Amino acid sequence: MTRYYFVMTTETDSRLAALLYRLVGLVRSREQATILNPVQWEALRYLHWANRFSASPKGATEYLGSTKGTVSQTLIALEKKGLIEKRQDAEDKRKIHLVLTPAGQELLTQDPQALLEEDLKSLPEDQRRLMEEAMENLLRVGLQRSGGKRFGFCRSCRHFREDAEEGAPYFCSLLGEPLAQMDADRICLEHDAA
Amino acid sequence: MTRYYFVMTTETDSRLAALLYRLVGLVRSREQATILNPVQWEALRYLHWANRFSASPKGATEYLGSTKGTVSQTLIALEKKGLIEKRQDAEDKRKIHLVLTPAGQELLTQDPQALLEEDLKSLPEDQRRLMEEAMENLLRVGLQRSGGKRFGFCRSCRHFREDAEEGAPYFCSLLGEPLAQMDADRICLEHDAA
DNA sequence: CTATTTTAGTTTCGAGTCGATACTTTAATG
DNA sequence: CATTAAAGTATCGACTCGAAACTAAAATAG
Repeated sequence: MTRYYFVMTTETDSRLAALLYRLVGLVRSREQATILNPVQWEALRYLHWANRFSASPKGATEYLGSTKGTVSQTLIALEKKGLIEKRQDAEDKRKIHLVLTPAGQELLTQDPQALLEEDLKSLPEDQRRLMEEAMENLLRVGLQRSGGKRFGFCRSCRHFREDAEEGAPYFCSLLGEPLAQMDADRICLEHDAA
Repeated sequence: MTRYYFVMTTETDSRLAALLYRLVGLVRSREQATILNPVQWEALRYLHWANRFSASPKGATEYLGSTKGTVSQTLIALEKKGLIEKRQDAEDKRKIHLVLTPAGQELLTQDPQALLEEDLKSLPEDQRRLMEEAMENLLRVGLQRSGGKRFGFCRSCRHFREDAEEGAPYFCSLLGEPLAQMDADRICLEHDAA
């Protein structure tokens, strides 16, 4: 199947929104050509980036901005493909921990989004900074409008403590749990900007 | 349903691709909350922008980067909703012309993408120019990689002629057809950059 | 001028998304 | 201890998606 894409010419007034749309659409179509669809890719990426309090159906649901029923199905699909595993929480039996299998980890090395990431990295440093800043602001505004909430890295949370317990380098004052190095540099559901 | 979104912090290395993804995802989720899904919105937008040689199932298929079977279904859905109409071409009976109904035109005034467009317009002029340029280049690179083709406005095509026939202001030297003012400022399937 | 091929579009298939709703199990709260 | 909340699953109907088979009409080739 040949794919065609529309690129607006600069001679008309700004069609930047459409341009963004098509750029993402390009990645999505690349994703569609793999064994995962775009939503499944997003879920797999999230699970990779989420810390142990967040790699759950609930966390994925909130991240994906979808409903728990839909996400439950997506996770079943990923499980059937042998990319993730479900483990019941020992303390709270309602909770499920989602972990990537070696196959899941392996698949992420062929993430179609990485190609866009590469292209973006080829932009001049100052240009990229500018865009990043603009994008963050736009996302902030957009999120406010739709009542969304920001996720963030554990390390930048106001509940993040450096006071080391024996064995663990960090500590979460909200959940009262010790934090491994790994958790600190990953996305947390409970993130509250410092 | 509450929606949550993840915003990467600038303290890590550039996650610009993810940022773009989430920004577009925000619009998509707004679209999902309407009577049309994201693909149907894209199709409706295309039909609005396409000139009379391009507002067809074939044109939509190429624009959407999908397969004709899928697009056929999407168009049936739009037709059932009373937003578009199908008209058989008088000369070539294989061809179908797709036209927006008044209801379709009306719905476009509530396009969720317009909100992003508005936000983008609030950016400083030079910043927007920069981004537009960067996005176009990225799209060009991406399209080359996936063997895609660029669409464009009729007016900027190398087959566009100003020599007026009686009645029509412009002319297409490829199709040998007179062009109305309306056609000239719309997207053409056959577009070939001058 | 007819036979073959190409083009435009539809139909059908199975897997999966999507929101909505109903449901189960387990934990928290009154 | 009863009620309520939370985490997940199951199921519904409309729809997307690629693939493949199909129809009808136009273009092309011998």
